[in-house]
Amino acid sequence: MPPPVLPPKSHRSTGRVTLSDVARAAGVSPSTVSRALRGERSVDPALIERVTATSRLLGYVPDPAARALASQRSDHVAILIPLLSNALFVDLLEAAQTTLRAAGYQTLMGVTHYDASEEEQLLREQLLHRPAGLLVTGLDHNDATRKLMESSQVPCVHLMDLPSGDSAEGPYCVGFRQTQAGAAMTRHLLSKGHRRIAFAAAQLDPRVMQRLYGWRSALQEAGLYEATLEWLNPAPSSLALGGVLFEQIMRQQPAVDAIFFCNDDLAQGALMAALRLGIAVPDRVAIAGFNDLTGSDQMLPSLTTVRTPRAQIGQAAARMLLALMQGEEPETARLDLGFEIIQRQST
Amino acid sequence: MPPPVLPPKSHRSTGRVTLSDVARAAGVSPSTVSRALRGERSVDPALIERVTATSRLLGYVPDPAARALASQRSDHVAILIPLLSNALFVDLLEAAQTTLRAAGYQTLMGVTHYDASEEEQLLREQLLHRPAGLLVTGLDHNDATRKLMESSQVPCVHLMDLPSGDSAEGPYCVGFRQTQAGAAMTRHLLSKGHRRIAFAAAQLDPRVMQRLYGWRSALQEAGLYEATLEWLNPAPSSLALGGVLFEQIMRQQPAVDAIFFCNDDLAQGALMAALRLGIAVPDRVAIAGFNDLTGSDQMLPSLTTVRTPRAQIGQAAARMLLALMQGEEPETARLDLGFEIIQRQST
DNA sequence: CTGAAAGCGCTTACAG
DNA sequence: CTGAAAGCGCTTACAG
Repeated sequence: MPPPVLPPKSHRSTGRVTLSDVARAAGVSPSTVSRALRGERSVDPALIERVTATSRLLGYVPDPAARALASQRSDHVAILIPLLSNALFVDLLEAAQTTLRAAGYQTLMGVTHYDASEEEQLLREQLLHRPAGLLVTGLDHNDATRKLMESSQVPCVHLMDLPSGDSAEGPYCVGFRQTQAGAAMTRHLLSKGHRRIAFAAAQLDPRVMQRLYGWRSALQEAGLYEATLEWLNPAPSSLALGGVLFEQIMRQQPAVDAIFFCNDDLAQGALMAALRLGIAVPDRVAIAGFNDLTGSDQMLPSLTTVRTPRAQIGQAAARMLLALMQGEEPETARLDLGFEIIQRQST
Repeated sequence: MPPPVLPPKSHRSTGRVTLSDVARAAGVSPSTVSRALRGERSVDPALIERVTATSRLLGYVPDPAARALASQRSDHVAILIPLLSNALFVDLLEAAQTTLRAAGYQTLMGVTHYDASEEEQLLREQLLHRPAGLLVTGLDHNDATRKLMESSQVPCVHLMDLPSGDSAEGPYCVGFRQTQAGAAMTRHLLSKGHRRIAFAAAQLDPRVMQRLYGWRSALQEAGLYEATLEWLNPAPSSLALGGVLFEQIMRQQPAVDAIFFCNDDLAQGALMAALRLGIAVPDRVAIAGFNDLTGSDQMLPSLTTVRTPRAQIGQAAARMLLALMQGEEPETARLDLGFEIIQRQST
């Protein structure tokens, strides 16, 4: 005969240990168990201890669905990223998810493909799950998306970007100043003696455009800006495209002495193309990238780039969101995590 | 005055359009609406139509939490992958998620880091959400994990691998025969005239080991196997490690005339190292990889590799799971999607 | 084929 | 500080 167990349940019982089981065993009401376990103040410390012990003893685990239904708030956090094929966003995702999971939240990922209406649709679907929080990439969204975020009342933190100008106002966000990063790398190239510095970009999402503006202003400052130095291609970023852009630039603007690519995959592709074409880097032309992705340090020559703190961004954004979900105000509403110029052999 | 709306709700009302609202408006009972909307047979076709129309009119969307609580089955599918830093698994994830989302399921991702106990812990957490289905990488799991999967009764499909031997038995899975792929590439190298073919591997997860076995058996078949040709390193796979392994092999086994790396990132790193060291590929030594990852076609020389159908695997596995979640038996329980040798310049 | 009723396992005003 | 009761929005035996 098996040992006596909990009282018999109804015909629809699931066999799960429920909050009521804990209440009965601890000799208190379900309400009290609920409050004690969620750490609501205004519960007798002695009771908290008893309830906690009993719950642990019985192996009680709250049912997320029941909790979500009753409280109108799930333990999901939705995260929207543009692409999974860019390691940048994967790093962001992993860091955020690790932090959120440690706090008991499940991550619901949505991939927008840089498409505003896909983003809107994704957000709509995710809001049905009444997420406890929202993590979205960038500050650029269409009106419908913005309204959805607003009216849902769900705490939201924006990733990768910061509002321009005064940061006293604006939405919660953690990132770095893309424009400054673009300008900083450009000035770095200038300091190495380069004078005809092209900017080559793909995808042309808002953050890429900000890097472009940074490059422009740095060149204008130096009196070296020319429109013919801009190579903008809306196609998705890739190694292959980087090679193509490199060949185009070398053929059509042979006077260029440095190329600043908006992303490392483009720059890596350019480096491979240079090898193929027998063009010396950095002697004939210098090459710089952005993000410091995997492999950039292994290239020949190794790639000079801007290291961006994406793992830190993911983690910090998750922490900020955690605070907001607790009803607290985060220490900083606009968190700038900066960037770093990594000087290697290609410049 | 605003137009008259739905009847007043209780003080805890959420403002949501509920199934009862639809029932009232359509003049049927909530049970009927529930059945009609879920496409249960044994509902009058006329009613189905009326209910559907009403529900659309009111903009009714079922509440996932309520549904999960009542039915003991959520609309989540949990997927366990080893790493997010390997593009292979990201491709798998994206393909599966796209397919599942189209069918109305949310994907809950867990990253195991090739750690059996982390996998177990992750699975435990996910099962609390009563997922409708499970997607797990590989066939190797610890006992606790296996038991959890078993006792949870949740439909489960395994990714990337197939049971060895007769496939009449075994768990649901979609993948390809890693051993055969390892052997096929080795035979390909033999056919190109290489005689001292090293196998260099990292991570050493079960699928890598199978490729190793394939390589071994092909060399043994040809009477060319030697234990000194094996270079196994348990560290995580990376470009940098590929370079290191390449240098080691070249120094310690100068007679080697080809190296088969278990993954493209290692092979890419080796290619870069060869460039750096001035070692001619493939003339001095041929290099082959596995998976055909991003950039392999852009290397100099371009990398010969095994193309693996990971996007197809993700999609097919999701489809198989969809069938299982519907209570149907999939057409094939063990789906072999094969692989393809991609001959490029490095061999 | 359809409906009334109970139930899923929590949270939360409302009293005390 | 604690409890009884109602409620969240569905599904599902059980009758008919």
